[in-house]
Amino acid sequence: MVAASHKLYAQTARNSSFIPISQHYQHTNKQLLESRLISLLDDCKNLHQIKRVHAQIICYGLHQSSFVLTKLIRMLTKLNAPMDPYPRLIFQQVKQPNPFLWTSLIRGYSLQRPLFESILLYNSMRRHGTGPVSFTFSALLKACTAALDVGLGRQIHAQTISIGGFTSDLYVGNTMIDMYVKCGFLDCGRKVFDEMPDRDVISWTSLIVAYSKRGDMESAGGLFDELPTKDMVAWTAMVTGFSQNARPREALCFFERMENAGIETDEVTLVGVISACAQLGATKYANWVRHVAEKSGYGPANNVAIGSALVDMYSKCGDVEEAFKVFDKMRERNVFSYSSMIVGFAMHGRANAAVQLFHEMVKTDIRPNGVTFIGVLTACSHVGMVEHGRHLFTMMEKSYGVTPTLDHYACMVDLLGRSGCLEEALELVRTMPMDPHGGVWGALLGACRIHANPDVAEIAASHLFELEPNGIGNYILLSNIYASARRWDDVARVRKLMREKGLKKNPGSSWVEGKKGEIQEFFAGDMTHVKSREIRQALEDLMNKLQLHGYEPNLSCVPYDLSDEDKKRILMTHSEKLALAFGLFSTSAGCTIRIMKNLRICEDCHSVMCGASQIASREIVIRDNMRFHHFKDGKCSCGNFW
DNA sequence: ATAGGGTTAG
Repeated sequence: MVAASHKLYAQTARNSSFIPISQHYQHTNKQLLESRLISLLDDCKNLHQIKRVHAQIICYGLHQSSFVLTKLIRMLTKLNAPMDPYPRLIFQQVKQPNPFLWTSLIRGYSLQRPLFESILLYNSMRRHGTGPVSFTFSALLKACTAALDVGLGRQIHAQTISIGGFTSDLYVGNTMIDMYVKCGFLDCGRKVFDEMPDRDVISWTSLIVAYSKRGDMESAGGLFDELPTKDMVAWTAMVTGFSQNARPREALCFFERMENAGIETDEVTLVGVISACAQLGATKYANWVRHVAEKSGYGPANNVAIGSALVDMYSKCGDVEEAFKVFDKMRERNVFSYSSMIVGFAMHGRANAAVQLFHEMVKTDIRPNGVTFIGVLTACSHVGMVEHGRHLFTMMEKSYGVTPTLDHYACMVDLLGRSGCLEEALELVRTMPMDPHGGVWGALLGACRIHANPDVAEIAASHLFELEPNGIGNYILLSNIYASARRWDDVARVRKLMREKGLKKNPGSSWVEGKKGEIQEFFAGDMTHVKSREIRQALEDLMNKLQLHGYEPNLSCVPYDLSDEDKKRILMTHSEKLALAFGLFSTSAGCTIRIMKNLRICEDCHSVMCGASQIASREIVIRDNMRFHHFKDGKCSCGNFW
């Protein structure tokens, strides 16, 4: 071992432009030399530079200095360099390593081969009679966190108690909280927190984040209120907490409070705010937050995370062109940027653009991940590129090392099912290597609606009713599939099942942004809007014109056994039609009408939108619960495939 | 040495 490491040193010295020490330095006192070498190590940016300094350490005769070598190993850890063989050999050279040197190696291993080596080293350290320092426990706890091994974490916890003196250490306490919450034992983390004699803002923030990750914003908020000195990170944790829990309004509200409290904000805060605006899907907020970010000096050109968040925001606000402009401006791009753009294109029916961008991406050195494949597979699905999708699906693991998850199987079932290969889709569900989840069966059920196949639908639905007993959408889908086959008895049976379970259909609603960015909401069948007279008038005008062009109401979109007249009346007051009528008379000619709705758009509304875009020469963009439809000159971007 | 970030389908 010793011989090997000498060889290594010789090599290091040979490879570096090593300068012999002057006589002068040999008399310099050791401590001064040590601190000089440490600051040299601090400036190292890569392995090569570290090895050069290492050669100097040896020449100065400091290869026994735990102090300097600890720094060296920490720098290597920072660079994510393997602990074997280089740092390990350095360590083995030292006859009497101090606890810090032991610990630096334990810490290094904690990131790479988490538990095994770290614990082994800790045991030999104890056998050598070297007492641990608080950093030792932090390192061990980090190793447990990385391995998500709460069992060992508890044992380390017990050690800190039995050895004594460490339970009151702030760093150990904070790392312990982190270990418990990352392993999913929030209550244990809370207990550590409650028993800590001293806490700092980091202890509080760890818990706040833990509660918000669990979706419990009330507890997170309670802690935040009690936190005596709130810093930027703590505030940001609340903003992103609300944002990640799909509560965008509260996120924005917190951001405003944060600014009013005079707290600085940085790019991390802004990313959370941008994501909240994306969820609101309103251009008013999009433009506002873009302005706020740029005022603080952050934009697509200088920050990847901000850029990627903006790409996502613009595509969710219905402006995929702007999303691409942002993407284009980004100087640095990563897997998030590409995935957001690919998903954005797919969402807007720009399947070819999505697939093309994917192929551009794999030419760079950025590796696609699971999300990227979701994006590109849905894109294939939307244009019926079955063969290409199949090819990508087989390549994702083989060529890109991304193991397909349940969601990827759902995409494949969707791809096969949509294109009419229902039997093959069912076969895939039956032969897939893991148990299908609701998404997989749901994709199959959706395909059965498109291809009016009640038999396969029954199979999918029976699984869905077990997996998602309260998923109202599944019951409605099945009943619609029965309705389109005119199996009214079965429709009644499903409706009864829904009633028994106490499930209520969400009322359909659509909303548009008015001239000043104000939101106008419409509910299906509700004619009590202040402008309902104008709406009715605009709707009738439109229908008359459409009928001259051969439009007939598509009565099969009403899944009830009613008279044709009743069906027509119901169809006419679908919320998106009301919103369209409002948009037509309340905005000036040539202005794009943007509508959002909470449910999937029905076929009748879809064809009305197509017709209206032509007759009124308007671009219409509708975001339903899944994706965007761009209507222009009588055609929709989805190619009637949704 | 410990705390906060962007993308996911029916």
